[in-house]
Amino acid sequence: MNISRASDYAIRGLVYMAKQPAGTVCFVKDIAKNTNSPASFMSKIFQTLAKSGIVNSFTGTKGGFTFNTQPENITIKTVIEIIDGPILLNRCAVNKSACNEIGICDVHYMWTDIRKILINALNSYSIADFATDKKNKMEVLSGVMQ
Amino acid sequence: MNISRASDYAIRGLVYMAKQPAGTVCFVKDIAKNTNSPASFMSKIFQTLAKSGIVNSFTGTKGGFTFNTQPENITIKTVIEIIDGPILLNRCAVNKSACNEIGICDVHYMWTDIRKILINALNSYSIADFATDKKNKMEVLSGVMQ
DNA sequence: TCTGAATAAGATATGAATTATCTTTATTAT
DNA sequence: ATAATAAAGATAATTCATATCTTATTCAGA
Repeated sequence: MNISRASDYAIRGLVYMAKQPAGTVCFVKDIAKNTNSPASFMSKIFQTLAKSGIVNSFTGTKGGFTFNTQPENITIKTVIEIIDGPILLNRCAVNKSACNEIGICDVHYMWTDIRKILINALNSYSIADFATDKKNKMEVLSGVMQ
Repeated sequence: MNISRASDYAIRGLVYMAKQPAGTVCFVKDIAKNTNSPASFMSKIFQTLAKSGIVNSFTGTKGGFTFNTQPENITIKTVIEIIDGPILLNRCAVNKSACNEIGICDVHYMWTDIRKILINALNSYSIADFATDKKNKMEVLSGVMQ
């Protein structure tokens, strides 16, 4: 019941980018250093992000990555799905035919319900939220959490 | 972003047990057959459930498993945590010290928030819900879902 | 009381996915 | 040309999920 390390890095990397002045070309080296992640792994992750179209990549000297989609429009759900694939929770949450019982299994509707709730939550945050002071507002709202 | 196969099997196995007359001693063999899961794997899963105390185990001929906690009081969250361990979503959702940045990382409060929503949803379903006709009520409420 | 069958418990092995690294190639600015 | 950068592909390491095998326990029946 966890997101992958790769998705976690991707989110942190995109947040780092969003904190830079708009249009800045970011190097993987810097993204990795500022998110405490292995540069070679981050490089792979950004290749995937570039293929998906949410960032642009530029090769060569002074190459790097820029946003292709505004960070306001990149939700956490989007990032996770690009890196990890569709959010399913269990095998039959989306596709009835994957239920391993005849017809629809007992727990099918529970999983479709919980999946909807989770996706809704993941869609309610964008990368831009963490590059502004919204984080601090949340801190106040959350109160003391361990 | 999935529950493990083991948790999925555990839930299905407990639902099967809940459908039997109260107090029935269930064999792993039957639980496995009726949930389309490998008996040897299910055996190990039920060992873990027994250690946690939610089921009793009896060895020897006519041994097997019974509920130790009423199925009404076993939530889906409980089962997942017994099998997979705590629901964390990402490394720092619960423990600030696991944040890989100095102090609290940017996304910390998002994950504590989403985690709370998810746990709430998982706690709103019990094993007993799927052994009665509540499932059908949900089907009506859900309408046509693919 | 002995023996064997049925069962769970425990230990171990397998396999797949994730995570990470390394090397080579392509591209670009200077 | 040269250096800096990402892309791409290959491979290695690690972890985790899954599955199987062996042992211990209990009960029934001779």
